[in-house]
Amino acid sequence: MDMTETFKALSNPTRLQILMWLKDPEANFPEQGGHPGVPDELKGGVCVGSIRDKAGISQSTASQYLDVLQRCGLLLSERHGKWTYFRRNEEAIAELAEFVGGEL
Amino acid sequence: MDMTETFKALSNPTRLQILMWLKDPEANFPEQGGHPGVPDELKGGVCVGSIRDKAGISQSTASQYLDVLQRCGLLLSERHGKWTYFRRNEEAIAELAEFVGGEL
DNA sequence: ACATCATATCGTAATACTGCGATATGTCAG
DNA sequence: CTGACATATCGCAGTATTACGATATGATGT
Repeated sequence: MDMTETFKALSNPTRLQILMWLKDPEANFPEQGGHPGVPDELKGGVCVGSIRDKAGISQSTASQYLDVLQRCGLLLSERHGKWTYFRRNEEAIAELAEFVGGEL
Repeated sequence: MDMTETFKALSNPTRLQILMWLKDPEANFPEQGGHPGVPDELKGGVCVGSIRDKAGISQSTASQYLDVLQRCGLLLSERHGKWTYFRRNEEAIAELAEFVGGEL
């Protein structure tokens, strides 16, 4: 895990906000869940469009931001049908917390 | 404390390294302490020149990097005579750790 | 196959960061 | 006051980031 890349990803206010919104997807993205045939294991995952709407950014920017957060490991993505669901990678976030709380 | 600014400061490998070196100043900057008339309360503070040498960067870059780390609160500085001594702001670092370990 | 919807990727102009040398400011010794 | 030293600030060229619209890819339903 490249800490420098991770900090860079978090240095953008919108990306930081997205990561925090994803702590409580059901509260922050209530419209999520209306997708046809979404299996239970994707509960907690949020699609790009919902994040785009909530953050008030363009579709391409939303996709790019989510990619940045995924590349550094903070988010996990899974495509299901037309949608790509993003959710927090709690392991990576815990690793980051350990680093900041210990080695830093 | 602006977390976004703090993460940006840490997104540079050299700045991150400097902050970690300052965890153990006596081990990482053994030449520090040869300054005339340095009072005890500055023990643990390291001057710009020492950091410049250790990091292998120019004097202006060292000064600028330390300024970035100080502006976001991660470092504290104190001028004494010709030298400016920088040391970690453990309170701010603890606050950051709490944020990453809790709110993030 | 085709139209539609969701997302990804490309190309871009504006803006910010990087790291340096040159120069200015501040401090001490003589 | 002057010279030497430590640090701060300025100006700059190279590079990266930002955020977008346009376009491409991929999936679904008819």
